[in-house]
Amino acid sequence: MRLPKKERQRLIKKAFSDDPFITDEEMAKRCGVSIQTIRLDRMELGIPELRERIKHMAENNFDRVRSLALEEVIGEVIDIQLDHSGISIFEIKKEHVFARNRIARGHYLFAQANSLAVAIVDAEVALTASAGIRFVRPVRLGEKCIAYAQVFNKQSSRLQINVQTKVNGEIVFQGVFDVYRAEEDGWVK
Amino acid sequence: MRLPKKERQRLIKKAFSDDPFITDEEMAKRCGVSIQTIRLDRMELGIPELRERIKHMAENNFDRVRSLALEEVIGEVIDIQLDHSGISIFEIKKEHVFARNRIARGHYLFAQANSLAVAIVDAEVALTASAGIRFVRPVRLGEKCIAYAQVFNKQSSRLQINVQTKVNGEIVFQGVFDVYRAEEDGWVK
DNA sequence: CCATATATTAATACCAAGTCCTAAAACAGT
DNA sequence: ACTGTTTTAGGACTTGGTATTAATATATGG
Repeated sequence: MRLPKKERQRLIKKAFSDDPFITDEEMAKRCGVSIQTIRLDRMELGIPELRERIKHMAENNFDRVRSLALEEVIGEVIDIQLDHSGISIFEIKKEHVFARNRIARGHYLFAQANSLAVAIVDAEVALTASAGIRFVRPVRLGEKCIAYAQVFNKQSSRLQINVQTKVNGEIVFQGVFDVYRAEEDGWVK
Repeated sequence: MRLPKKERQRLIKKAFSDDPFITDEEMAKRCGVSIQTIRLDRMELGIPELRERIKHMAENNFDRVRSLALEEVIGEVIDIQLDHSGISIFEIKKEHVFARNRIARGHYLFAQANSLAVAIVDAEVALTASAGIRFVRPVRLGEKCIAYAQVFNKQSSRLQINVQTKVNGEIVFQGVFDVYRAEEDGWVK
């Protein structure tokens, strides 16, 4: 027994967690111990076999990639009256917060509001020209943000949209977006 | 022969590409054809076996997750003078543009500027209170955005930062961010 | 020092989801 | 009817395991 069981298991746990692609055989060599010992350790530590580990990774990221690819809009738009108003919901997940204090990064709230504002505009393509925004209070991990957008000034190709985002009825973000309809492939109309 | 070979292979290709977790057996059932036929098709189409598909997915995303986790900041900060100024670079990739016209979504430009503004502040945690921004001209797929941030008003816990983003020297985005230093776990200082 | 744990290794049977190879059917076109 | 493509079928072998049983080390308490 080179190193005590506990020590070895700590090592194994770490090794598998920062490289899940190691086979038991390889791990056995690394620890200078038989394959069976590694298997036993995995059992005790509740670490699944190679294929399962890989599969889980792939599955997790598959969803991630999916939702990212689908994410033409950040937040789920649940209601739209074109050129008039709209509502979207966005839940703050781990990937949206500062690891430090679990407060949402501002740009996600902005992205939700911006996406909604752009979605409301009845045009092939809409772009934001400018915006004024306020982060009223920090939003925390797990909170559900509901953004309400309302057009309050409508010209032929330019819309002004007010967006308020609330968590449990409490305003957390407020912004005014100046959005314009754009041509198929380019610049201002 | 239910459907012609070509047709079936088209189907198989699509099926595997939008759900890589299907076994040959399952696919065989779906196509009403034997397992061997599916294997032959896979050979011809150059589609690897289930485990390899899954492994590749996991491997690809392994790196991606890593770099994403590191992405505390959107865009690469290349220079920082705390409480004074900073520069970051951000290249517009496929995932940042509207599929339609390859113009960058506004919130990525915002995110770059916001991240930079927050990074400049010399504090455990900094949060954005408000911002006024202008998207001066649309930014296209492949363009390199260089954001220059400059603090122009500094109070004890509140900083005003001007951010200008340029592509080839041309201004594409401009914003003023009002950022404050926050306590470890929470609300305003 | 011996008995009893605990830890480690070995050995075997079995599984999933394949590969690789050979060979027999099925069917189509001419 | 003959040839060529397509489809099936079957068996041997591979990886990276699980599950189980049994033997052997090593340690620990009395």
